[in-house]
Amino acid sequence: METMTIGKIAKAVGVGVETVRFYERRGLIEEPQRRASGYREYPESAVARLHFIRKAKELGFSLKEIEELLSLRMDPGATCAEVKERAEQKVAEVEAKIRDLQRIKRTLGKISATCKGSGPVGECPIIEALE
Amino acid sequence: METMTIGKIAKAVGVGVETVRFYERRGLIEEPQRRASGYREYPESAVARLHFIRKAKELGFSLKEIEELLSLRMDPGATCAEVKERAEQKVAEVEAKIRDLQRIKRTLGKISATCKGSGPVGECPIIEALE
DNA sequence: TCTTACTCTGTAGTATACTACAGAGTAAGA
DNA sequence: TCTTACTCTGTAGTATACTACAGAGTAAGA
Repeated sequence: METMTIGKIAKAVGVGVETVRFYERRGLIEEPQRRASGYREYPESAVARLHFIRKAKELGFSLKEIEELLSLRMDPGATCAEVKERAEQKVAEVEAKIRDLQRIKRTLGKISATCKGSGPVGECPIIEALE
Repeated sequence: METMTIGKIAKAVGVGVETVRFYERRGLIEEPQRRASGYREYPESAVARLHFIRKAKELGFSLKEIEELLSLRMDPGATCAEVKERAEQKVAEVEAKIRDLQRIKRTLGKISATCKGSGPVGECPIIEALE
């Protein structure tokens, strides 16, 4: 059984030491065993847990949502369907965000195109469009 | 010269009274005249200013960026080209965000599709993909 | 043994954009 | 005149996800 200090595990996962402690406080990772000195001792499995959190974050899940995913994962009564539902819901959220941004892009692009890019700011059609 | 109290202008623009004061503290709107009682008295032009801020926010500009746009607008030496540059830069940022989200959507969609949606969570391919 | 890097707790700060509240005074219509 | 809605300042809180720091003790290699 290899165990790791907080610095080792943080490095292995690519996060800061403070972030690991922060996740512990948030309840995203379990409190590890301690040495007599009070130093945290992480088992290998903690690396997977932290990777899980990071991956899920990359995919747009908030820490709160990750907490829920983790408790689903731990719940023996939970089903695959519940997890799939979360994933699909998140896909829908991401799609909605994309649509929002595309609308913004179109509007801003149009406004920007009305400006020929010369002359004083007093006559700038972009500024005018914002008023 | 019609003047308005803070409540009137907030309502006209569709923001909270606190938000107007907040924008004033942030320097986004000028400090208005005061009555003898200390009440703020806004000229009509302040409505346009607040609309400008709201519109720009809708288009994805941060308050800091709006501050810059506003000072460009006020600067007699500023040119249309400078404003256009900000707008185009913002379009580029929005595009980058869209690409990010599309990547997330693809990945998450693929992961989600591997799960047939039945069975216990212990064998869920979504959970496995996150580890 | 000594030095350096590491770890501990607890608290506070960062960024963004507000939002809420206490305790006070003011405006305006009935 | 009275009542109600409004406004004032100053300060603190919200949400998210960390990040930093002080002041102390500990681990491990030279």
